[in-house]
Amino acid sequence: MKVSREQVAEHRHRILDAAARLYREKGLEGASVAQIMAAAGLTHGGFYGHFKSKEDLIAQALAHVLSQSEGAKTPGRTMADYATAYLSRRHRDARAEGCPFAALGTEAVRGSQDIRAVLTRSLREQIEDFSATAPGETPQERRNAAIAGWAAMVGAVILARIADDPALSDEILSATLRHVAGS
Amino acid sequence: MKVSREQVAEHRHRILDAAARLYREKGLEGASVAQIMAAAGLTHGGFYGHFKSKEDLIAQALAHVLSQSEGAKTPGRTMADYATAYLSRRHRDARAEGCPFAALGTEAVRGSQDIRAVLTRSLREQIEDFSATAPGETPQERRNAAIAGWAAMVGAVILARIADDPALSDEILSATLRHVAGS
DNA sequence: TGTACATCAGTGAACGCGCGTTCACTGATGTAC
DNA sequence: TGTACATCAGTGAACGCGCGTTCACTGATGTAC
Repeated sequence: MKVSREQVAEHRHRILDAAARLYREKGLEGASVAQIMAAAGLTHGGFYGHFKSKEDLIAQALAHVLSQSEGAKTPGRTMADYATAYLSRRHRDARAEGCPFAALGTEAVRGSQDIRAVLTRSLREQIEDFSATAPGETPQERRNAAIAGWAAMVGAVILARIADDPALSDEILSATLRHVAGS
Repeated sequence: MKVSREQVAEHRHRILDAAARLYREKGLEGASVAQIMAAAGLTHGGFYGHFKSKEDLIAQALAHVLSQSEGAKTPGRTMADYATAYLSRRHRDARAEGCPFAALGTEAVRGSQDIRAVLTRSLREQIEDFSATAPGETPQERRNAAIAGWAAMVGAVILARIADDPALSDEILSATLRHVAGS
């Protein structure tokens, strides 16, 4: 059953949304092609009309979600503002909608070259963006603060999600926020 | 073919070593029970004489490697000393022998309660250990600095491993080291 | 504008494969005497 | 100390299952006239 061009585009978009969500929720190996297609309201056979392989979908789904959050950038927003939202309980608890680095970072290391290239581009943009408002006397100092701040944010959310004690988990977020936003 | 008690203990030790290495190298889902048993010089059928399940092995392998590095603690070593070794190219490039948080952090979030409990205990010890030598005027400030510093170290190694540009990867390590060890 | 038909997006069965786990068997260990 | 045998750690075939991927088929779309 052929489908209109707009339908094709919408299906593709739905697959990318479902993939981005399920990968962050269940991991790159925990979410199957069939599960993702079902979540998009389709059957798994049609998958290869849209994507070359599962690895291809992963790279495109990551690019999809990263370009979305890039488009949602608020001008004038400082690194400290960003950290306040990033190091919140809400973000920690919303793995499926949150930062792909914090959700999939250690799995992405073993991913395809395409996957790492997509993430590296986003990493560069994030660092450059933070460098404008990070603390420091010189551009070099601000860039270093941007890098260390971003590393601390990603690390803190990962550690806060691992911690099985809610008090410790909250403390990891708040202590890191004080250091990143207050220094 | 029964085997002596010392052999049993040695086999168990070899399985834990192989598991700790292969999980860090290939991920919790990327390393199979059969691969681990083969790496330990055994056949896969004997696995369930040693462990209850794959999840059980993961928890014990993590406890194994974390207790080893805990035993190797050098008295008088500051958080800054630790950061110098942790944020080195050598550690970044030796995933299979390095920090389990940096190698498996985002996968461990979805792991069993046992896995998270093992990691939470190590997390607590690391924070308490760093709190003695982290910068800060009060114990509270030092503890916050220990938490933010540890988060930055873990995050930086993960990001440095994702980056497909060696210059950017090195910069992530050195910028984070300057902030953690120099502040 | 209306009709005829080639195109092709989506369907669902099927594939080979490796996974975690089970189990009947083997034969060296280590205990009982 | 030496022998007889119960124990049990390790072997390797087998299990059911879900995975990524392929493919013949279907039928609505959209083009040619």
